[in-house]
Amino acid sequence: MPLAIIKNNKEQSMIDKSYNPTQVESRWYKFWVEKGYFKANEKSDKPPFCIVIPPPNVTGKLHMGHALFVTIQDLLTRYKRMQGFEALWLPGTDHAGIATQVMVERQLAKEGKTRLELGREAFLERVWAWKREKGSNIIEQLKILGASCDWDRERFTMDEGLSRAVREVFVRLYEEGLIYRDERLVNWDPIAKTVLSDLEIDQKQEPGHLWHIRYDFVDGSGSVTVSTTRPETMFGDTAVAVHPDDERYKGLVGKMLRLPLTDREIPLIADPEAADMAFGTGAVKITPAHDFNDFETGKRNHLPRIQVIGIDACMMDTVPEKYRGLTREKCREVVVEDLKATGNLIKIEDYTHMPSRSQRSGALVEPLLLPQWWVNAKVLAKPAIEAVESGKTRMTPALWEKTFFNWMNNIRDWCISRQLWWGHQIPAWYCEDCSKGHIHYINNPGQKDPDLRIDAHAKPIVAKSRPEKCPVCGSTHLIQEPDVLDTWFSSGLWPFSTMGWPDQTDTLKKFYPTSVMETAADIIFFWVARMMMFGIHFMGETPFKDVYFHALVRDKAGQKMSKTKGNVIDPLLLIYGCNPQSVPDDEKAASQQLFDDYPDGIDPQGADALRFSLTMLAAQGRDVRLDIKRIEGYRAFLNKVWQASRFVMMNLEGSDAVSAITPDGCKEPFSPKDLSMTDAWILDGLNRCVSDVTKAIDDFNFNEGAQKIYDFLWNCFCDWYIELSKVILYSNDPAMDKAKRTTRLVLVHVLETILRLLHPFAPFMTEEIWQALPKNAHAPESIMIAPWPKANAAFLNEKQASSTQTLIAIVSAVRNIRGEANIPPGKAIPQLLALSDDPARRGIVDSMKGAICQLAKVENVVLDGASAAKPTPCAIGVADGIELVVPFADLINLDEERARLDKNIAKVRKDLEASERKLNNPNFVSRAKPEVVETERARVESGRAELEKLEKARAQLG
RNA sequence: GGGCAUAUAGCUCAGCGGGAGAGCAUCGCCCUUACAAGGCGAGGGUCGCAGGUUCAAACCCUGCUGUGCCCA
Repeated sequence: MPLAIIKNNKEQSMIDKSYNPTQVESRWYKFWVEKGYFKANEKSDKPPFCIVIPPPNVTGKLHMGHALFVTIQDLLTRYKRMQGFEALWLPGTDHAGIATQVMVERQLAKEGKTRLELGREAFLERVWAWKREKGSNIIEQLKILGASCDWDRERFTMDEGLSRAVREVFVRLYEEGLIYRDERLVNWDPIAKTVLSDLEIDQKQEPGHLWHIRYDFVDGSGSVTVSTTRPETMFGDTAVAVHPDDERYKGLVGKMLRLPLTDREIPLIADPEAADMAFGTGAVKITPAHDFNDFETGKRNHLPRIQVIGIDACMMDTVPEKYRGLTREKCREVVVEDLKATGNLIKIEDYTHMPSRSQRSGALVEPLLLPQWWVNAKVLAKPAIEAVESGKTRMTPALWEKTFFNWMNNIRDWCISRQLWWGHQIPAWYCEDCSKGHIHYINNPGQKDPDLRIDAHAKPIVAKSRPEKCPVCGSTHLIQEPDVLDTWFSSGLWPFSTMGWPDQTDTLKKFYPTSVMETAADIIFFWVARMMMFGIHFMGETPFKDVYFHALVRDKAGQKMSKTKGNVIDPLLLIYGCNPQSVPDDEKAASQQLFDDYPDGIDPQGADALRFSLTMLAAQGRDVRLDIKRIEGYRAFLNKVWQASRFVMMNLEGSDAVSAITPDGCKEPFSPKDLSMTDAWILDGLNRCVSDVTKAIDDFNFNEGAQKIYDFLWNCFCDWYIELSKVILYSNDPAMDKAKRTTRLVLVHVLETILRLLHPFAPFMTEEIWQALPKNAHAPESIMIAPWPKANAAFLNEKQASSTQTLIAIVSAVRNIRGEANIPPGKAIPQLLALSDDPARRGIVDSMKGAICQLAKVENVVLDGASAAKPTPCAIGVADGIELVVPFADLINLDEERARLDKNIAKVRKDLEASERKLNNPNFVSRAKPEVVETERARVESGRAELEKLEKARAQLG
C-alpha cells in the first residue's frame, strides 16, 4: 500500500465510496513519523508546549484509561502544534517494580524455578530480557490510537540517565536531612514480601468476627473482657486500656491482668484516646508491635513492644511453644479453640471490619516494626501547596484542588524502600566493620544469595556511586543496601529526569516547566503531588502550569471495569472490531459482557471514532460510562464527514476551485460582497464554530468543542448548505455560473476548515480526506502541520445569516405539514402560497423560491399579501411571521389537518400565555434586564400574530 | 465517622439564573444521483424529594433520600 498520495496541485483525487476506518488508519501513522512531524526542536524560536506522558506501566496492556489519556493529550498536542507552538509530547514507560517482578517470577515458576534460586543478578538479567522483548507492547498500542509523541525521546524509568537522576536526588535529599532511615511500624505485604506506602493500601469493609475474651486479674479479684478482631495477636499484648472516666473500671486501673494461655502479666491502664467507652465493654487490648493505633498508645504509656508475627506472617519464638511457626490464620483457629477450652472465650459476634489489604497482592497487611527509608514529606509539601494556592499551578476541574490541599496538609512521611529486586537499588552502603553486629546474613537452603538483615543501628553511607572505602574506618568491606526505591520515587522525577537532568540540557531550558499534566485523578497523590514536591525542590519551579484530571472510564452500568467482572471494554476490540471467534477464550473472559450484549461481535469502529467518543463523553469531572451504542453513533458522524467530503470533491471536479490553505493560514478566496444569502450564513456559522471550538479546547472543555463541530457539520453544513448548494450546482441556467463558482469555493473552504478543526479529535480520517482535497500549490504537505483555523470577523454577519434562518423555518414548516399530513416524500405540492406584508420577508421568499421548491418538494411558490384570499380547504403553517398555505387538492386529510392545527395552536398559546404572564408582572418589567423584557415583548407580538393566523385557519376548517 | 461528587427523556449524557437539549432506542413516510452507518416528520421529561432566595430556579442556598468516589 502506498504510504500516501500527496497532491499539492490542482489534480483531482477522490476518497473511497465508503468510510473504512481500519483501512484509513493503517495509512497515515508511518507517514507522519517518517516526515518527522512528531519531533520537537529545543532550538526553535516557537513558544514551547510540552506534555510529559504519565508513563504507562511497562507490563501493561492497552486499556480504556490509556485510550482516554492518549485522546486528550494528543488532542492538546496536535492543537498546539497547529497553533504554531513547538509541541513536545514526551513518551515513556515506568518499570512498575512489584508488578513486573511478580510477572517475571510467575514466568520462572512455570519453569519450576524461583527468583531466590537464581539470585539477584541472574534474576535482574531475566527481567531486562523480558523488558527488551515485551516492553514496547504498550508503546506500539499507543501508536494505534494516533499518539503524536516524539518517539526519539522515549524514556524508561530504569534507563541509565533516569537512574542517575534518582541517585542524585536521593543523595541530595539525604544530605539535606529530608531522607532518613528509621525503624517504625510499616505496612508489610506478606505475599509480595515487601513494605508498602500508605497509598498502596486499601481499606474496605469485610465481614469478620469480634471475639470477646476474658482477661482475669492476677489477684483473683475479677476480670475484664476485651473484644478483638485479631485474637492471634494477643501474645503481643502489653496492656489493656480503659477510658479514665469509665465508672465500670474505677479503682481497677493499675492492677495486673494475666494474659490467657500464657504466664505473662499485663497492666490495666487508663488512656482516653485508646479506649472508647461506648464500644463493647469499653476495654481494649493493646498490641503495640502489630497495630498502628496501639503503637501510638504504647508510646504514650511507655509500654514494651513484643513482636509476635514475623515477615513470613507466621508466629515467632516470642509466643508459647505450641503456637510457634503457625501461620496467622492457623494460629487464630488454635487460639480460639484453646480460649474456649479455658473458658476465657465469652462470645463470638459477626462483625464488619475494615482490614488493610495490599493493592498489589490483596494480602492482609501486617503492621510490622522494621527499619525503612523515609522521605520527610511535610517539608517538601509546603512549597507545592503554595504553588497551587498562588495559582502557579492550576488544577482543572478545580474541585481537585481541595482534595490536593486536604492530603498535602495532612501528609505523612513517605516510606520509599521496597524489599524487591527490580527497581533502583538504594545508593546506600554499610561498613561491615563499623556496623558489625547490625548486619545479619541468613543462609537459607536452596537460595543462591543469603538474606540480608540490616538493623536500625547500622550506619548507612549514602553516595551517588559505591564508595571505595568506609569514610570512618577505611575498611573496604562495604555492602550495598539491598532494598530498592518505590517506583513512584523515580516517577516523581519524570518531568525533568526525562529531559536530561541533572545536566542543564537545552531540552530542560526549552520545555521545563511543562505546560499541562494530564492524568487520572486517582493518582493525584501518587504522582502529581510528588512531581510537584520534587520539581519545585530540584528545579526551583513547579513542573507544570496546568493539571487536567480526566475522568475514570466505567462500563455502561457505572461499574469499574475489571477482568474478573468481565465488563472490560478493550479499546483494540473496538477499534478493529471483533467477534466471539476472533478472540481467544482466555482473553474473552475479561470482555464477557460485551459478547453477551453483542453475540455476533462488533464492527470495526476505528481509533478516530473511539477518540471522538471519549472526547464527547469525558466532560469535566464526570466519570465516563462507556456505551458502545454511543461509539457507533459517533462513527456514524465520521461517516457523515466522509460522505459530505465526497460530495464536495465530486462537485469540484472539472472546476478550478481549490482550497486556499497555505502554511500561514487560509485567506478566503472570495469577499463578503460576492456571497449569496446562504453563503453568508454558512460562513457566519463556520467562523463562530472556529471561535467556539478554540475557546472550548483552551478551557479544557473538550466535549463542548467536539459537540460544536458535530452540530455545525451535520445540522448546518450537511442538512442545509449542501442541500441548498445543489439548487445552484445542478442548475442549467448560464446566469448561475458565477454563483456556481462561489458555491464551490465556499464548499471547499468550509470543508477544509472543518477538517482542520476536527483533526486533533480524529487525526486519521481528517488526514485521509484532506490529502485528497484539491488545494493550491502552496498547501502544506499534511493537515497535521497546517495552521489551526482563525475566525475571520469579516464573515460574521448575523443579519445575512438570519435570512437563511427564515428560509429554514419556511422549509421546516412545509415539511411539518407534509409529515403530519402523510404526504409521501415523492409527491410534490403543486403550489405553496406565502403570505406577508413585510417587504423584507417577501424579498427573502422571492429570492429563495428555487430553494424552497427543492427542499420542500414544492412545484411553485406564490407570494401574496397577508390578507390575500386563501383557497379552501387548505393547510396552514407560520414561519417567522410568514403565513404558508398549502392548498388541499387531494393531498390532505381534513381530520389530520384539524388535529395538527389544534396541536400547534395549543403550543403557541401556551408559550404566549407564559410570556404575557411575565409582562403583566410589574416586578418583571421593572427589575429584569431590559433586553430580557424586550425579548419577551417580541415573543408576545409574534406569538399573537401566529396564533391569530392559526386560529383563523382552524375556524375555516369547521 | 469526615470530605467530595452526582441525581435531567426508556438508555447514555450535555445544559448550570431568563422559552427543557443531543445521541441511541421508539413510531410514521422514503433505497431522492454525498451518505439506509442515510433522509424527512413525530411521540416521549411536575430536570430525585421538601423548603428557601429571586421579578424569574433544572441551574443559587438549606435539609432529606438514593448512588458513587476519596480519606479515617
